[in-house]
Amino acid sequence: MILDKEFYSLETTQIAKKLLGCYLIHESGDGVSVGRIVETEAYLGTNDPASHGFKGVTNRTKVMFGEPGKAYIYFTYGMYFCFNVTTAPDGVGEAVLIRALEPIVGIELMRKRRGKLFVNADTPNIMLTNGPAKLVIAMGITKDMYGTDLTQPPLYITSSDHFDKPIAFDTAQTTRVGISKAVELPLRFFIKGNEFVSKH
DNA sequence: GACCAGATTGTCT
DNA sequence: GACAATCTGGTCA
Repeated sequence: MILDKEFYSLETTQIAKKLLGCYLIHESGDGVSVGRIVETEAYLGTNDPASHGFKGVTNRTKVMFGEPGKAYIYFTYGMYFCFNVTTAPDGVGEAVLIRALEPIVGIELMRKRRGKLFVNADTPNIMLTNGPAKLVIAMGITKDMYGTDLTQPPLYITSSDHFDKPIAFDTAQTTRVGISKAVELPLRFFIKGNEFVSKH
């Protein structure tokens, strides 16, 4: 089942938590790729200076302030993109960063997209999607998808029972990674013990 | 294994 | 003009 408007209207930290175990699916011209979400971070509107939405609407963050359930893709460090799901109603700028996936379908396609490093067959699949910029490349997500509706193909997220019975797991909650402000807020969620989580 | 520098450019002040 | 929700490849041990 594709996650719908109702799901994305939950509170942002709840969405971050509930996205664990769900599937991110991209049906591209190259083929279908699917990853199970194993790590997320919530970015809030107010009281969270680490969030891009904290300072209000800009050209870059405007999609965060629109309808929930859209793709917020941003460019960073001069060469990478990260993928977020927008949350919160119109006028409130919040989102959930997808930090890591477990590759499920289209692994060869993902290896091809990741390029040079994976030409070597010895490079393990564990490095394919265990970080926010890595999964964007592996899934074939591009900046053109900024603002895309995530409740329908080609890019969408399904519930954890979409393919089979949901896997059982414990959720861990820690502080977020790679930020310099509001470092103490415990808004990072991941599947405890999952080897595709970015940092242990 | 731990630590560190370099890459490279959009965005905001 | 400073900085960034990162990754990779190097050095040193």
